[in-house]
Amino acid sequence: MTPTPQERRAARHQLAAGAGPSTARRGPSGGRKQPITVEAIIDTALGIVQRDGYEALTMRRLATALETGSSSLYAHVVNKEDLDELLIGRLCAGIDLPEPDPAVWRQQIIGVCTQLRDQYLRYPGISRAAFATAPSHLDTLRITEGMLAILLAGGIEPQAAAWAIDALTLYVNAYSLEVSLVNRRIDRDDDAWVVSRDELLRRFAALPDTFPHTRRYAVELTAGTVHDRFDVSLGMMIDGIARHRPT
Amino acid sequence: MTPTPQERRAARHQLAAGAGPSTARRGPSGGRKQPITVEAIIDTALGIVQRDGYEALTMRRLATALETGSSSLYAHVVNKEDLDELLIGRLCAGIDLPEPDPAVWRQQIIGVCTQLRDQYLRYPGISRAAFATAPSHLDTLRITEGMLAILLAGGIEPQAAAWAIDALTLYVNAYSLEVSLVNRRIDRDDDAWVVSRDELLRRFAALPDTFPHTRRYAVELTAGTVHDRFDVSLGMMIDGIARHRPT
DNA sequence: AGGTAGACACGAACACCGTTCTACACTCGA
DNA sequence: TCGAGTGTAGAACGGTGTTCGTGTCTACCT
Repeated sequence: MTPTPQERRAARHQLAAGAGPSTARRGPSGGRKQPITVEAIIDTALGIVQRDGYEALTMRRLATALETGSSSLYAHVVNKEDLDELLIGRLCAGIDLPEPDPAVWRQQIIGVCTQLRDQYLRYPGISRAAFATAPSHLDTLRITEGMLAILLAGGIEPQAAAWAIDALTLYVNAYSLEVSLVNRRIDRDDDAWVVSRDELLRRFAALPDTFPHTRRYAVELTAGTVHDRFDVSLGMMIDGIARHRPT
Repeated sequence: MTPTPQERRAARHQLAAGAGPSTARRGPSGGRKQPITVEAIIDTALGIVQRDGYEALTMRRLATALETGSSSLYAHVVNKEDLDELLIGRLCAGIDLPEPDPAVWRQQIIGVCTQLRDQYLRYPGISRAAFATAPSHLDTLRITEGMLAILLAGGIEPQAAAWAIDALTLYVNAYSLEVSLVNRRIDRDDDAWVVSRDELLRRFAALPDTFPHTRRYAVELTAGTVHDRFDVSLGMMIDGIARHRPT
């Protein structure tokens, strides 16, 4: 009995009694050499997102790329939200989780966050889907498990570690989304809004007297490369986490 | 000469030579007592978002609520993205910025972030629009200015303060978006996915052996009320920021 | 071999979306 | 009064996610 998309989704969230192993595929393949499968859908969808961004991923666009009709996709995925979840699951599966080492726990946690960031940035805008992923999804729980192991190895207390994972994950999602949106604006050649550092400095200098600090510290407020922001902010967060380590 | 929506937008980003003061309104009002204005559009849009969430805000829905046609909105706003920006601007304008006091800078920065969070949560899902707001928008720059003043008063160095504002703002946006999405799922009566703490504990307990830490610390991972997460995470971040204060 | 149930793919249709375009009506100043 | 500028309206454009009914294929059983 082939599991339906709904059953597969339930299994990902451990709701499953019922989603037995996939049996061999049955049913017509629409005349193409390779029939449509969930894996093909995910691969193709990620290709579209990588090239044209998350907003360009529509069921019709995906179906066209697979040389089928959009309604055929619903034999394999529950709906678009389910597709989002499958995509995020795939990205999470690509994260390498290190063997925790107390001597370098900071580097290790930064490494996992950086990998996650890079996965999201490779697929511009996709981190929007990560916000909506439920906490019971096994692939994202694997990341939670890996981060927890690192933090515990680093001597962080379990409760502090739990909060830390929450905050770090939200930060990575947010950062990735913002960078993707900025890059999308740049791609659109929307000159009025692409604000280079020089231009931003000029605008900050031109602010009225109600903005004394912003004018004075415009250089600091606009400093650094994009990934400086990430590195420093993550470091700050981890400093705050480390503060609660027992000595 | 009445400024066009494009001109008004440019003025918000200090791009404006050109957007002179609004002259008196001219043109027909479609037979209604109150003609359509940008303020009315913003008020009505926020009402829709407050009641039905950000996703429910469509140009057609908004036009219907204003008893007009959707194309009429484009006399007042550039496009939907412009509307988003106007809405975020309105929410930012509602934030009270305290007079900075070195003795209580922590409480003050937490207070601003909490207000911002509460504004976003009052309008479920709207923080998604905040991610897309360009850094030159005067209303959001006012918040930056206020936060900067507080951090400087608290002895944080300018560069560290700048990074801190960036990270805190991203965190608040992300937190608000996630909470909104969870609440939306609850409202949809999507029982399979609304995962109470008890249910999540059950699922964590049922995880396979590859999740030893998650199983062991399921209680910690699921602890606290929603706003505990916010408070603790913010505290952690501020601890990390404070670490760079000169003694 | 024939029949049947289940699985997969298809196209039309539904109910919506953001936006542009053209036409018309109103307002105000000369 | 006239004309330019402004605001509103409806149709249409090009799109979105999804459902529904139908047809075809596949594997299994008799």
